[in-house]
Amino acid sequence: MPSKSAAVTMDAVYTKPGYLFRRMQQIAVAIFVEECRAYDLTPVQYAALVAIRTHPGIDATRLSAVIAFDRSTLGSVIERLETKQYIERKPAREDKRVKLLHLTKKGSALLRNIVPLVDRAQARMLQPLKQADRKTLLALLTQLVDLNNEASRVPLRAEDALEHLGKAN
Amino acid sequence: MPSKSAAVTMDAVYTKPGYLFRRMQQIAVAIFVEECRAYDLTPVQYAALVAIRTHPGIDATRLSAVIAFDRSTLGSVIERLETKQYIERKPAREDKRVKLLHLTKKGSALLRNIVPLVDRAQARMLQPLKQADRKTLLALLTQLVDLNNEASRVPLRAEDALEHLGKAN
DNA sequence: CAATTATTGACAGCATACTTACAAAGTGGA
DNA sequence: TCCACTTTGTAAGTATGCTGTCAATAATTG
Repeated sequence: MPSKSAAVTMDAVYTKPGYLFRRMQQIAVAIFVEECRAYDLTPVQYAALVAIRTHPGIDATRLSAVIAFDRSTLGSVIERLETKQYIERKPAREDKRVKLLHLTKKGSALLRNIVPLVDRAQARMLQPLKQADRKTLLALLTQLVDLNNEASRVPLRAEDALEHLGKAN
Repeated sequence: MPSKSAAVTMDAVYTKPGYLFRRMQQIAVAIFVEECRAYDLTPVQYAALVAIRTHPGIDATRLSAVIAFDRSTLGSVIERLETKQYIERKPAREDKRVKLLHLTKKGSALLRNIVPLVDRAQARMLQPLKQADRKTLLALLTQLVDLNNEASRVPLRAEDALEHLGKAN
């Protein structure tokens, strides 16, 4: 006889990777914000600052490739970081379209101060698991994110960051 | 001697769980939307529809607990689902504040049609991993999300859904 | 060299995801 | 009963994360 109760549970949601990834992202952001509440900085803003520190003088388009972050949204992120005076935007000499990004002293100092807090947040995210399981999860996630890179609308292009070296400031 | 190059790589971002969760969420949404592009439905809207099908006559506050979704945001999600005529909102008799949620015929039909597409999307997210690794990842994620439940701003309260049965319509 | 094409940053619009605040309505205790 | 407290939905405000479009500027190519 046919099953009449296929629809009575939430398993079609709870047991699926899509739901678990959304949930884990929610949790990760909450932990990050809580640990860093002394500073007014979001996870995305943190990633942007680290990328600009790593690649001083990078432009917005290349930055978006380096942190796998949509170009449109990145505009407002940069704007907020500039308003808070953590970064500076300077027009490039050889290309009138691009604006080069640099950390300010205030931005550098913030980054130095916040790194230990971010590390604590990152540790807390995996805390509930046993040590061996943390390593396993991290390894599988790293693998999966890498293998699925092209599936996202904004694939990570870490090597793009090197291109800007020619148009140095 | 002190290391001078602590800051030259992006490892402070790429190897951390926070970044990997954000990235995986990005990828998961992209795959979901691509598979379901024949229907105008987002992952969150899908979860809401499944929850309403599972708990007909649930109210918005309890729905938010059942899909671990912020109450404020849920308001606009419900509004969009209502506009598309997938759900109906009826005032409750005994409590003039609450509005009870039900699937429409159109909503039920949509859900039936879209489930296979969602299943394909869910499968694609883990596709790049070997079968054994998929199971391991899913198990660890399920564990971690559960153990970290209270860390999120909107913890999952699946059992809340049962409370509305008293105020049935 | 001129016409086409590509790139860059900006903007508008939609959809999460959170915050605080608020009014209306319900609940409980003195 | 009256008053404090809570609950419910809603709204305003901020921040991602995506879709488009657009003008200015570069790069390419016929």
